[in-house]
Amino acid sequence: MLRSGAAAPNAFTFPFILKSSSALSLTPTGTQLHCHVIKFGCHLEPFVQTALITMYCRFSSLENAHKVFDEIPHSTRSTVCYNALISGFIQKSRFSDGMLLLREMRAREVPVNAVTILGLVPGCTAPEHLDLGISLHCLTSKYNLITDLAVANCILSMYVHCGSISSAKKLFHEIPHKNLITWNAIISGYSQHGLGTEVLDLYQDMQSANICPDEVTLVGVLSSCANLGAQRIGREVEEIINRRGFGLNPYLKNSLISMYARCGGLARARAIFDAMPDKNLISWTAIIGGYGMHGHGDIAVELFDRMITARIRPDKAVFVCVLTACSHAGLTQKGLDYFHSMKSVYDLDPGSEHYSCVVDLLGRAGRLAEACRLIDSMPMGPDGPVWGALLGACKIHKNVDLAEFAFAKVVEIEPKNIGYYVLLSNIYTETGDSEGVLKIRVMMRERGLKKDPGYSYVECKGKTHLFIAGDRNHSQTKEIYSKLEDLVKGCREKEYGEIPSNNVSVHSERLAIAFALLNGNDSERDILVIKNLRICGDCHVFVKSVSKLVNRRFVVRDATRFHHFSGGSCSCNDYW
DNA sequence: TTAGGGTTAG
Repeated sequence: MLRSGAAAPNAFTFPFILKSSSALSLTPTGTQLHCHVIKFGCHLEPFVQTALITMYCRFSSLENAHKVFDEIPHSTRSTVCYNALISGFIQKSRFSDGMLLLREMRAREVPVNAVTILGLVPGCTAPEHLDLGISLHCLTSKYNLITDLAVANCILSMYVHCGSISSAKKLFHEIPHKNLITWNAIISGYSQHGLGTEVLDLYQDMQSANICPDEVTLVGVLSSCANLGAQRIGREVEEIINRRGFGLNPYLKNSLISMYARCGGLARARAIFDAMPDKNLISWTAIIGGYGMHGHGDIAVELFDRMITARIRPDKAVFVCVLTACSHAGLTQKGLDYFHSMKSVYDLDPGSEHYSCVVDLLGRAGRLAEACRLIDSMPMGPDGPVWGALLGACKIHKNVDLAEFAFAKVVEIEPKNIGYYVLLSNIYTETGDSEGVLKIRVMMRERGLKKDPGYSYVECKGKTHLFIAGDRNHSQTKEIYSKLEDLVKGCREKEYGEIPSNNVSVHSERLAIAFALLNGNDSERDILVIKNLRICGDCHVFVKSVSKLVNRRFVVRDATRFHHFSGGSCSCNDYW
């Protein structure tokens, strides 16, 4: 870089050389350069000092960066050199050091600018940083920096990372001229927090505002389609991906696999997965999770073993998928072996989510005593889902005493989770204990717990049609109810078992199914109905019979399970 | 001619 005989570098050339050196990660050259800087007498030049700080920060040599900074007299420490060191600290996760520098800046009345904020705000990445994030937001308002779109976008993302979606939403609506990054930040944020319907609305709004979606936008949209079971919109997104030439983007390919897998389009998910030359851990997790949640535990396990053979190192998340798959496929010993291999082979400490999978695994196999011993051995102590898994196992094996014990534990941790009250109440119903059922009902009333209104929805021509029990608001109400009558009549004529009639308050899943049969729906093969509460026993019988009558497959996804109905039989899988 | 905003699975 610096040859003898060449023209001597000066204060203008050094920043450029230092920047190139840090971009190329040439640490020894960087230190040598610092010596040259001193030799050529440029070390007192502000541009050079700042470039040196940046270079050392990029080399993770924060102490050297700080040393250069300390050598700058207080009177000449500019906003820019503060910003360089602050960004270095934040990028190396030293948030409190960055905040100390901000405090010093303000105490010494060094002006704070947009870049100062852009350096600091990304340090607020978790809920515990929210207060500091809010104080930085206040600071931007004070200095009128929020009008800088980069600053506003950065603070918007901070709210998303800290889980404060309401603040993110408020800020988003306050930004007058939003750009692609603004839209992506809110779409990704909503999608990560499970606000699928809002994401699809925003996706429309964005296009109405003439902002063209890019790969990042589509990743968020696909993830929401996966959550909503909106396969038709997902397919439209796939067409856009191909048209725009985004087909090679690995994020998008993984999102497509996950979307198809979770919407029941396993064949398409598998085709994309198989054609992917560069499968990563995320791709494997998406496909394994898809097979597991749709009742193909055996394929999920086979794929997991293939993943290991392909030398992909598993993480905690893929273990959740494979353990769940084992428990559904009844592969108890295989699941236990995987669980033990987490620590012994991969040095991964099982989290409470893995313990709840294994409690479920043992519980389904009827090994309730072992499940209890495992709970006792948990280093982090059992949480709600662990006791919930035990409670679920007690339901399968009709163990009322243990169920009451698990219930007492779980409501201590999650007193407002209605699902557990319903579960115990169902155990009492199944064991003919009407007093028990009454006891739960009283308990719920005393605690002010009300069952959510159960609703179901089905996707048709890209639109989601939502039904509540006894719904008469739909424009096709007359046809839907008439279709339902025909279905019940048809099932009775064929004597498909005890078909409960449609009474005044017709269950929402029945309405959704009748609607889908009238209008068609957007799934590839199956009719997918999503219900926010558990599908009830009566509807189970109904859907089973209708699937035989009309020779169609139905998938009903409720709060915890996928129910696959086909030709008068049903299989169920808890998905998480 | 020194400082800088958004990304996938569970």
